[in-house]
Amino acid sequence: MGITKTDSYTTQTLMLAKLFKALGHPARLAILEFLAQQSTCICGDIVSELPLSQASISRHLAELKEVNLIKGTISGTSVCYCLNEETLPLIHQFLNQFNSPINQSCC
Amino acid sequence: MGITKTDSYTTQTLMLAKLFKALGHPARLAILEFLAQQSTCICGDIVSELPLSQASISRHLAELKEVNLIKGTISGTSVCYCLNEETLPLIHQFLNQFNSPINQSCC
DNA sequence: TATATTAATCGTAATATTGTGATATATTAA
DNA sequence: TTAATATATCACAATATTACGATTAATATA
Repeated sequence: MGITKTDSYTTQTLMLAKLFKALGHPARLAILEFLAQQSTCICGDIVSELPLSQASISRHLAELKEVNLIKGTISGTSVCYCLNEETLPLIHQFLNQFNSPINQSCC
Repeated sequence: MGITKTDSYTTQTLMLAKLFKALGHPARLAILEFLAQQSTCICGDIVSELPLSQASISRHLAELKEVNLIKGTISGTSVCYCLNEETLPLIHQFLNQFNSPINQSCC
């Protein structure tokens, strides 16, 4: 149905799924990697880095902002984007539960 | 269009995007968390853990298998599932590029 | 004020994803 | 062989996502 039964999952699981979903598109990963490479914010011009239209980039940026992976600050007619350092650690936290040695003895 | 322009990204980026996409659904996260909690493989019966039909669970398991997040071994009429420990480190690797202190001075 | 510049939003079309019942397939047990 | 059990796959409907041209909104500049 393209619809997800959200009722039956914990808030934590739903939040993480949203975060991973936002990371689950190459354009958005490319945007993040580009931002990580820069030493400062990027005021606009992410459009010229990727083979997508301005409208498409804007939508991808909005999705990244919605899950707090990036921050955007208005500066004149343009917007400065940079990584939100607070969000990626949530993924580390999630991954930690899989580090238990228990899971080695399997199959 | 629901279609993604895959031509313009690196193999690495496309692979990671697929991996994150597979993680971007609460049911699939719940399956992984369930597998992580067990000390051994789960032979079937993941269906009874989640509020989804057998057909839906089977599809989710197939998606997790396709990106090597889990392994499935046939055992009689059922299938034993367990985590594939080799895949999650790829995410750690991806996250490392965001740990540079450069990005602290921003916005 | 008029015009350019930048980014967000709208409308639309194409494709993808999700979920399920029904069915198919494979293995085990009687 | 036949029936039972477990899982995968099919077919379908509903919803979501992606992409883009066109438009809008906001600010800066001449």
